[in-house]
Amino acid sequence: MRYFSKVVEAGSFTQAGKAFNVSPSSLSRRVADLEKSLGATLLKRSTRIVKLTEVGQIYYNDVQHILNQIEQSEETVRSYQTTPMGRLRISSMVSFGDIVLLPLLDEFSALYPEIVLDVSLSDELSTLGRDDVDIAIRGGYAPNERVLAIKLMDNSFIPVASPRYLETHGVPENAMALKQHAGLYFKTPTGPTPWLCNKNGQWHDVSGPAVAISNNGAWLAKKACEGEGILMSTRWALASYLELGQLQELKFEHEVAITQSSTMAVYLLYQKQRYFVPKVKAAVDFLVERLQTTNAR
Amino acid sequence: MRYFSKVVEAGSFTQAGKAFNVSPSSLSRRVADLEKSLGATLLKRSTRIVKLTEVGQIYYNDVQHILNQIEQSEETVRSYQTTPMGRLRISSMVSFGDIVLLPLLDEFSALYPEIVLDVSLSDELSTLGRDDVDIAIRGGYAPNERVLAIKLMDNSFIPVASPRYLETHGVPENAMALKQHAGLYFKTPTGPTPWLCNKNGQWHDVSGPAVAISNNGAWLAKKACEGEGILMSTRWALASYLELGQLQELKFEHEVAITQSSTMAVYLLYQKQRYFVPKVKAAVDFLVERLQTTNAR
DNA sequence: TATATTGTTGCCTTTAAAGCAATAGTGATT
DNA sequence: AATCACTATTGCTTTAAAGGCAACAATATA
Repeated sequence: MRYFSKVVEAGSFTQAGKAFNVSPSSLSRRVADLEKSLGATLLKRSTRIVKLTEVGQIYYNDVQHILNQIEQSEETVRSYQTTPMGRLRISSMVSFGDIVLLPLLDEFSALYPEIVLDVSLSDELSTLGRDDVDIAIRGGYAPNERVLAIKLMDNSFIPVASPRYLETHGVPENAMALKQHAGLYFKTPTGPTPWLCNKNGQWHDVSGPAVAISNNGAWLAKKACEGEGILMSTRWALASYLELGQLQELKFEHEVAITQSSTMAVYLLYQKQRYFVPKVKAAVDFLVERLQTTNAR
Repeated sequence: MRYFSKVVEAGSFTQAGKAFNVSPSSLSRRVADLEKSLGATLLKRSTRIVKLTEVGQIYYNDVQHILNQIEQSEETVRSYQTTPMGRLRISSMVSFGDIVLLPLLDEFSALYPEIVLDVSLSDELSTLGRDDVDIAIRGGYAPNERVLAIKLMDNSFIPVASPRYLETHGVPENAMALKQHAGLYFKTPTGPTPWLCNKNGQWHDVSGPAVAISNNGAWLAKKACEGEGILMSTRWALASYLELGQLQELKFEHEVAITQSSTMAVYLLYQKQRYFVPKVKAAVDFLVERLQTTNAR
């Protein structure tokens, strides 16, 4: 079809041949083949002039359009490979999504209007691993050959309480004293998180009596603000309350945590090879820049 | 492109290979070549499943369209200056199809016995725009470079009622009085059609209380004949009832309509280039002659 | 865990496309 | 009117692309 089209435009097999760096004989044969397969004569040839027949004219118009479409389609695919666009599927922990991610993504959308965001908030980690997500944000990472994990920020839990609570019930002198205090417990997919204390290499459960247990951080934080008990949650989840003074951090001589493994962190996960897809690269770079520099290391 | 398309549809290189009587290895190579030339991965392969990537999906849609165009173009050339024959796909609005088109097509079939009619009646316009139809009949048209629209007949709605109804409830003196009358409402895909009246450039809703609402014109007409209320429908849909005197038109000083846009008409649509295909030309010419001369301008 | 199916890859064969030289036809020039 | 210059075509050869086969690796199902 390209050959035919060029022959028509050049009005000559020889000229068209030059455009393709192909011998006229080959062009002649290809066009003849095309005519044979269509069962119609497209070109009226004389040794001196080549012009379209009636059907040829009709066919030429069609071909013109078709070639255009093909080129346009190829262009679309190519630009797709270079310009960040398309659907970007992000999966994140619920609390992190609500507090940190979603506000950031508004800015991201403004930067890359051609990217359609598809955000799933879930604390289940099953969503990754399959190919149904481009980027995942999780606390801790499943070590996998093909998956790259970037530490975004610290994810260790800190104990907090409202000034009112501390006034009423007293500030716990040390970690062990937590046992005597009302507890607001955060529940992960693996169950509620106890209060643990590392004292001289030994771990002790210092959980106090439970007032409430939930996987909804905001609700627990509200309860903590209202002085219902002591809460352990992540620094980033509590940041706004700490700033306003609604809650204050409790500091102890001995480390307090909710798990014995010390490397608690929020990780950004994506498939190594997918980093070359523009939309993924754009998102990874954006998130790393905004989250890693400001809050973490 | 054909290979790629088939692989997508079959969801398997092996299956697609069978369709072409070609080994899977060859298909695999061709598709790989295509991907290389586009510089993009079109298919996500695992030994067990083959599915489109995001770019792949976009490209597949384009390819689909392109292959269609090529096929149509070949058909145009091959059938050039032959007798009208083959499958002719017509899409029409339901009511128009029932009342006007289908009766006419019997005659058409007698004229061109070698044409196999494939008629789809639907009020959705989604069927158009695609290349899966040779001729479409719609009320109104989307202006398009390649699509030609011929006005077949007027499509404005007129109010009618049975003599008995008018006897019992009185003939409405003016358009405003319609509000007091029982209404039989025709429902289009965009919703029920209210009664509107243009009075000194102002549009007023003069809909009366609804007795029945339906997208089935015949059923509403029957109800109207039985004196259940006033019906607004197109002149061509009501023609037989008006002739028999079962229904009579209500005329008012001020224009009554079902939409504020005045250019209501039935259009015959077809792709400009396809007029060269004998079967299409035959049908367009036939329909225009039979419909445009008798009822319209 | 074993099995069957599928996509890919290396190697070879087949088929299509390209190149070359010769031929025949045609419009312009003399 | 005859010649000339140029062009499309055709037979033959070369080259490149596509296809087939067997072996292999991967994966979902039993």
